[in-house]
Amino acid sequence: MSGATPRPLRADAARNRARLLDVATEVFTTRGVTVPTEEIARAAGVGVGTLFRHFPTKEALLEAVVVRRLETLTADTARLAAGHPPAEAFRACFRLVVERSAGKQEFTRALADAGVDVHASLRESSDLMRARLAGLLAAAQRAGAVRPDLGLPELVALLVGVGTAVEHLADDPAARERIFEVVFAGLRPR
Amino acid sequence: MSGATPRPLRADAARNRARLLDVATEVFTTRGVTVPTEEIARAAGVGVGTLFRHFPTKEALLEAVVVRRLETLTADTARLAAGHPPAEAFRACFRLVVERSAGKQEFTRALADAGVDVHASLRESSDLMRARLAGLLAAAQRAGAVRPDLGLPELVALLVGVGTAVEHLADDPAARERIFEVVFAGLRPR
DNA sequence: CCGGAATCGGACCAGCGACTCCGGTTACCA
DNA sequence: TGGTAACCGGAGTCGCTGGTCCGATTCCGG
Repeated sequence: MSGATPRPLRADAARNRARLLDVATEVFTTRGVTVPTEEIARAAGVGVGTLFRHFPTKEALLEAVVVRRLETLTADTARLAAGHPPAEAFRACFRLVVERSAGKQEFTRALADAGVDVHASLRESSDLMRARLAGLLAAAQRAGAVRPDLGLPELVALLVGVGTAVEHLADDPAARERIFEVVFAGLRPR
Repeated sequence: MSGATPRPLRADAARNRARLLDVATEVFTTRGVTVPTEEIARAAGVGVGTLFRHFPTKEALLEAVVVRRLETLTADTARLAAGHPPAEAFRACFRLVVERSAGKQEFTRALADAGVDVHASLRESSDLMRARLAGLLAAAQRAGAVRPDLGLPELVALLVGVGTAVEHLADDPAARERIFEVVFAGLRPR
């Protein structure tokens, strides 16, 4: 591992890179990963050449977007969990993850389809997030708030599943709330 | 609405059409909807010309596959529901739908992306299925097996969500079972 | 203020996948 | 059994998208 970037990146280059990441995040999440690369470049106010210099391939761009979102989510989860009793922390983080993961499945799926080894390029961020979730789950179980036979894989699957369920009820907050109620009720020890 | 096909379709044509539908169902569900059309034709043992004569566009093929799967599912649901008490019928059908809907979201999403008005081409089959589900839900609620404040949209969203959740646990039947337990427990009236 | 190197940007290239076309073949009907 | 209309098949067309290249431009140290 060579350390940080050997060269601190020129001012305009850094600006463009950041802008590209922002725009890509926005466009990919709202319109899907199939949107042409050129459109992202245009939306960011740069040429495709610039885009491809910063991210040598479209998958690299996707990957960068996913990693950043994951890191933000991990940090926010930690912040949210701190200073709450285990049961509350668990539920609050569950909600946060679900809300943030809108459209994320499509990302990882696209990455996997492209032959990128997701477990290699995202392992670091992903493992950190999973560790956080494992901690939250264990604490909630110790506190008697969640049935003890539930493992981390099931929790992750539930998060993903509830995410897509909620996506289908985007315009009905009351219905979304009922989904959460059902799942939280089902998660309590019997 | 003109009635049935004005001409009964030649023997080989009918055979090819059926074979195409079967192969397309298989390939699309196992390898995704992005698989080239030509490959489906080859797998079915026909040329692309034949494929495109039967289904004038790739979306038409997708649509036909989805409609057929939906119709089968609806029929099987009805059969399964008959002769069971409401609570059991509800759960059994829930499981059935979840199991069968593996990879179906991708279909409808692809259709929607292609600009096809899903609510126009699939309305008939879709409405029938929704009606069945509504009946099952209402019966289960009357029997006191499901919390009464749950609507059909929430049920559909849950079905889709549990479907994707279960997909992530494809190789761990015990974990899948736990997901079902959680959701069923959460669905009971408090 | 200036030189030079890094960056920008869009015209260009290549591969792929959906769809068409038409000569050869095959199934139905009298 | 023969005629004909429908069907088969795959080579070719067209548009689109990811990715490259190089002249023009812009930033930064001295």
